[in-house]
Amino acid sequence: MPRTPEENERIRQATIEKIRAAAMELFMKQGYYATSISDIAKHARFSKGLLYNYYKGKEELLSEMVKDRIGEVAEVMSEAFSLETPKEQLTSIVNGAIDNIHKNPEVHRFYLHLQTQPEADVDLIKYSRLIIEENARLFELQCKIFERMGESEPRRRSLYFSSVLQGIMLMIATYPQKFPIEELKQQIIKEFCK
Amino acid sequence: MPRTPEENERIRQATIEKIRAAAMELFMKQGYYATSISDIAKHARFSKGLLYNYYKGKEELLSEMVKDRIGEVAEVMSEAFSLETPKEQLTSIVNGAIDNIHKNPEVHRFYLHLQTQPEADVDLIKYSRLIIEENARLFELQCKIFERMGESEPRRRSLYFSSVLQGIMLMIATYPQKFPIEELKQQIIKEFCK
Amino acid sequence: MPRTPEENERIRQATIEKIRAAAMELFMKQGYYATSISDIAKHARFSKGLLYNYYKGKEELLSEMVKDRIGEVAEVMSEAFSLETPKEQLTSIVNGAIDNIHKNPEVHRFYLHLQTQPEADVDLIKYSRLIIEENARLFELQCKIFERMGESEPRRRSLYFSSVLQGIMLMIATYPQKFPIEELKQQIIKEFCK
Amino acid sequence: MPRTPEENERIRQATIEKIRAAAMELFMKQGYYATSISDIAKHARFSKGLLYNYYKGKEELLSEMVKDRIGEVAEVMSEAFSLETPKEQLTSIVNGAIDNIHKNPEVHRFYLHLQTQPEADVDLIKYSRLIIEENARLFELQCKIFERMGESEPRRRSLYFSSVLQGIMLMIATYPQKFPIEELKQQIIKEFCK
DNA sequence: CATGAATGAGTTTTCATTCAT
DNA sequence: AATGAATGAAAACTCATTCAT
Repeated sequence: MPRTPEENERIRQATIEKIRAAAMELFMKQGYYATSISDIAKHARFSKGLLYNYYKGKEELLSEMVKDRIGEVAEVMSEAFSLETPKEQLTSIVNGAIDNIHKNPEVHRFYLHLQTQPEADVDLIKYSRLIIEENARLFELQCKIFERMGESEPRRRSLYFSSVLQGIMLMIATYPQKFPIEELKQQIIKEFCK
Repeated sequence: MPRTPEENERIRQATIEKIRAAAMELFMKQGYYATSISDIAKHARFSKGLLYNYYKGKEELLSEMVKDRIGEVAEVMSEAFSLETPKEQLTSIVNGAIDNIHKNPEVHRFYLHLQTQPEADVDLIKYSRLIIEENARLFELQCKIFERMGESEPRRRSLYFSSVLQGIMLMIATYPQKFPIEELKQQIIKEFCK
Repeated sequence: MPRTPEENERIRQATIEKIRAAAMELFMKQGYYATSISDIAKHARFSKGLLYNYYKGKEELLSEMVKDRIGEVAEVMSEAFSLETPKEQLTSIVNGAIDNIHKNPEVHRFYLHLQTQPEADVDLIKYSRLIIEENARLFELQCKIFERMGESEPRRRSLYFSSVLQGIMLMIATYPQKFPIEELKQQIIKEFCK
Repeated sequence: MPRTPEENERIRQATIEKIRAAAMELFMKQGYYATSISDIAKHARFSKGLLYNYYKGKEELLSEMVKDRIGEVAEVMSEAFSLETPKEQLTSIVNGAIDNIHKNPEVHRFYLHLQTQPEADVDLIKYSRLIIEENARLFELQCKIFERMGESEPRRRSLYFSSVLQGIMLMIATYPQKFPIEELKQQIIKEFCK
């Protein structure tokens, strides 16, 4: 007696999830190129062939990861935008970004790695571009916050703000040492919300 | 008539240099994994076999690049340290760093890419570590500048300074748009040299 | 209420037929190797597993096709043999063969393809052999017709007749152009029934 | 000391020839699909990788074979056309074709197999088409012979001639039995050169 | 009886490295 | 010192077949 379609769908989803989780874990741990399909299959204890029932190949796995990531980042931003004052919004962005990095530095590191992909790597540059474009989109939104704060040059201010935030995120994600997280957050918030 | 030993050595050095230049160019353009030994050999018009007379393999080429890079960065720092006042020193660091990025964003991008290498890529992580360690060493020197400036918390100030500088460098190296380079430099210098 | 055994048997037969029809269609369209079990299952809208309830595997599907084909060809011959005079018999063979090709050239093309299978394709050569042996058997019968016609060398005449007929069938099945079917039939009949 | 370019070229040509010969032998013996790159490499005692130094892949090997074949067939025709009278020309075609088949029936069998490739096998149909188109081209030339012989319907006569010849070739290439080669040749020649 | 998720052996292909010349 | 033909291990991917449900 065959499984019901619902049962099958449940199994499919569970498998997809298992594959994706294994791929994400290994891509983040070892990088895209250093991770083989065999590695992923072995790590999640399924056969190589099964992966191809659900994904066109290795690259599609990365593509899915990037799409998800873009969703997550947008989420953080839209949460911030649901708040009232520009000050609250900036505070939320800073806290959201830095807390995330602090909890999972290797995730941010991975996407930074992807974002800095050389321009001529034809396979991967599209994902770098996706991330960069999404960041550019979010930057435009961020400018609005500085407008509402009455900055005389909101784009410039927003750019400097992004640089500072990205810089701190880079440091946390890259250097193994402890960072005075809370103080850094306070400092940025103080500087840009005066 | 056989060549003199000096002549021979000169030829050797020229060949080594040619190989290294080709490798650097392609690693930067396409990335380490996406560049094959064949690509390098074809690009510099020598035989694949020759490469192995001078380098142990693909990885040693990267290793040499990283060593060189570390030297270059140290150079910028020691130039800064040859100046008198801490203010001049900081100004020199900011100008040196940002002008470099501005001139060759893809170089910085490449080393950022390397620096964000996932931890478990056994082949490449050592180079990421080398870069990070060198940066940490330079950071210690930088702290001295802030001490001399009479900062109450020189390490913290130095950390924030590094973050801002790294953030701007990341943005310039990653985003295709034009940045107001001079103004950003002025802004950092003003903020950290008051 | 369980189905009656007869009902069950009817359903079984219908399923077997559906599978075979789908396999035949795809084998003829794409060839044996270029057709996957998945293709067949998708095309006939049943599950891959079901196929294995009725057939041992992909090869048995081909085997069934070939058996059927041999039956069909024998049918044409025995129809011819039910006629009175050798002249009528030959005419019937020519008309039957050429009309068949003309109606479904791709069917003949497929079996020609199978018949010309290289000798050392261990999977498929047996089907090539089956077809060839059947043709040889029919050839023997055909010789009788030429004996009855009073040919001095009936085997030789029969061989030449077969060659001409096979040649025309090959041309019709292989070349896309229009052929003067009726005239060709007349010509053969005239030539061999004088 | 490196090999001279001439020496290298010699080695390359020898290797290419070795690969091609092995591929041809196995394609003919086992068929294209049933022959793997591994088979070819093992059979000619070189490494799998080497094949890719000289050919883009399996399909290019087939493509080369087909090109060569087309050249060979054209050769037979142009030899015939170098003769004086249409009668000599036809005789030459018949003798050339049948002697070739007789010497290497499996070669003709292989190309017949390719020529009868199902239309929807996207990988191989192009080679089938190449052969068919070449045959059509040669057919046009052949019509000229029948024109010169003063046939009232030269195309029709040429078509019938081709059918008979193709039929005999098919029989010889497909059936294991002995054929009265010389007599068949005489018979065709007599029939079409009266 | 029927399903389709899962398997794994087999395929094509790539590429860092070796080595005879 | 220099060449590039050759290797072979490892990669991505395919698909006939099995089996739990």
